[in-house]
Amino acid sequence: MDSRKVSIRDVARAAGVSHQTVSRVINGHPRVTPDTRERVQQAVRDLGFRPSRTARALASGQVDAVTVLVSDTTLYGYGAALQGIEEAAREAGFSVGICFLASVAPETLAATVARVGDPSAGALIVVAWDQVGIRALQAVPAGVAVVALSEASALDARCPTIRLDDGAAAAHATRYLLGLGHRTVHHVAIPSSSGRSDRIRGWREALTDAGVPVPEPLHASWTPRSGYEAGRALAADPDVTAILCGNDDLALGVLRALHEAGRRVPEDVSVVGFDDVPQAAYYHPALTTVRQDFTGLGRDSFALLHGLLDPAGPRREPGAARPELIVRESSGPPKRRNTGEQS
Amino acid sequence: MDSRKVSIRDVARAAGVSHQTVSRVINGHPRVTPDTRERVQQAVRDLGFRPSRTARALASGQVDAVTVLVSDTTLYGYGAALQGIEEAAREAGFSVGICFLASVAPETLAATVARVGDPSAGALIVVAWDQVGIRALQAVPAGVAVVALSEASALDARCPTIRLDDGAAAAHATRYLLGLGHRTVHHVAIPSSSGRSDRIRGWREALTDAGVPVPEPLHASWTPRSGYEAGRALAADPDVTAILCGNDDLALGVLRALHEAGRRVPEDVSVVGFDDVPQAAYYHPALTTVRQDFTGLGRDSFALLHGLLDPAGPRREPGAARPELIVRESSGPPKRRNTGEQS
DNA sequence: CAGCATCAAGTGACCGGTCACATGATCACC
DNA sequence: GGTGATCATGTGACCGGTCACTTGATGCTG
Repeated sequence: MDSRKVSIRDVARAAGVSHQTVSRVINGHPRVTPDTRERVQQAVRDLGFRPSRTARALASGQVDAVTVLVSDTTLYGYGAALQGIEEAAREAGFSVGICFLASVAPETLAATVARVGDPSAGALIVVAWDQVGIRALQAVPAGVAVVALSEASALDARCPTIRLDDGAAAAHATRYLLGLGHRTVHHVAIPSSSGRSDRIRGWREALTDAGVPVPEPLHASWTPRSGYEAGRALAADPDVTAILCGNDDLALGVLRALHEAGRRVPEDVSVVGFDDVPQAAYYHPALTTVRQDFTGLGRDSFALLHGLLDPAGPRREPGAARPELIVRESSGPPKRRNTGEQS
Repeated sequence: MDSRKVSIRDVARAAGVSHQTVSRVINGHPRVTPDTRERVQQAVRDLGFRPSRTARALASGQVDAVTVLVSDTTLYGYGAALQGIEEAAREAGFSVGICFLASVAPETLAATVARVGDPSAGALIVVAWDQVGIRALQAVPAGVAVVALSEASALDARCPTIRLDDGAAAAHATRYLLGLGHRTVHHVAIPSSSGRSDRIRGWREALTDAGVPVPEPLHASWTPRSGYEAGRALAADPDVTAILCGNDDLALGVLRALHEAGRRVPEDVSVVGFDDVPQAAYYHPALTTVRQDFTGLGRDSFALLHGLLDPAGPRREPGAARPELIVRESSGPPKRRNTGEQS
């Protein structure tokens, strides 16, 4: 009756075979007579047998589990990547663990990573798009299978890595703004894992390629609040007509700061975000932004890990979509200054 | 050298004691001579021994792990609850697994829940604030420790439950709007697990208590888009001057629909949201909303589970904060109609 | 029909811990 | 000084699977 306490040996007894034969049947081993297989399967059903993952893991030495180390999933990109990992992992029969790094005290980070990164707890995927993630990656004990999600510009990859190359996308967005007629583009940057993020690099390259002045980027965090603060500074400068923001939350804060300062978007200032959160189309004004396929990136990172763990398994080609500029209402050609048109 | 392959017996040999003594030391058992303890600890350090969670789980029959079943963490409330659970669980030395129900096909839901809800995989916390969650809860096999997070109005609780009672908060927000002078308050509702959500109930009670007409609630999903669609319907009705939304994403969509229809907020229509997402203060206009302590709810649910698993352990009082109305810019007294003031 | 390969199934050790119980030493007390 | 309680530690079984090897039975070949 009770589905627990039923072991492979109980099933064996019920089916009149050895425990090893039961093991063969539940693992789909080919060398079993159809008749025997059926008897065992019947016994499995009758007794409600469920193999113990724990015992299997102990005996075989592999766990079919992956733990994701991520700083904070309330940030859209991180949450979406986690979702992608989880989906792909579940399809492959893996269980997925999680550890939020943001709530780990810095001094206990190494110990925490060592605990969740125990080999008996399975493999690791570290989302290393920020400093905490990078530090966590460095704290991973040797001998553990690990895959990282990192910025393209991050240097020495100690482990297999899925890179998020949004430098090209930042450059594209910047050229788009310049193409609208803006003299230059300002940048409100998210923190970077490497100190020199791809988004900053792409933005800078596009500006220098176009031969326009490169303003100092404003370094913010990820929150709307820090975007708001950066936005106030930018709003005070009448030369600012185009702002590329490191993510959509920053853009939201910038939008608000501009509004409070009486600068209209997009008439006076164009704003472009990054990520395309589900809310972006409903901001006021609807946000032009660079869509990124975080879910696909998550799936790819799991596929990479899976290939590592089981080199004989099916290869999966990376399937993450390339970043894409979504033009909405918050960007447009600059109005010539000191011209009194109708709004 | 290699931190793997070092077992409790290797340590025992190195320290000149029995494997059982090593077990006692690593578990902090009191009946060990300080001298012996020190020798063992030294050997542990020298060999880089790390106990295998798998082996411990198999032998002891307990796992110190919890899996969270949740529909979709990109929704703020769910993500924050998960974060709360994870923090509390990590503090207690539990590992945290996750399963996103939104990406599970309905016909495989039962099988998926049975798999992640395997007793050998630890206990379960099910976020049952919606239909998928409720169905998952029903699919949990017997004999598994499980705690649910549910709406207060959800009936038969088959398992220990942390209830989110936002009926009172909805009533409070509704009374607040009536108090500003609105003739009634319209409601855009999120889907409910029970068909009759607490938020709807609280809203309706506040209206009937005040003796004002009760409009038909508009049933939306969770997305800004569905809020937008509901908002268009409401914007077309000049009698609508106050809208209570089931969450902040809906409110964002409503805000946009009102704006497009030329109805000003809060001058023509007041909008109140639910949840207080981090972005709410930066919406345009800044959103009046009901803050909810999802993180606290998550912590409480884990504490409940932990108490269940280990009745001898320290009791933890529920610590989630009560919902709280945060008044910002999107709500205010209604302007008398057909009066041409200056904006 | 001997000889060998192949197949279906079984046997017992083993993974790395915990558990129940056994053992010998120390100590208190009458 | 014998008796029993308490303490520190050791012994071997056990959790529920997998692994390597063995055992009969059957089939193919020359």
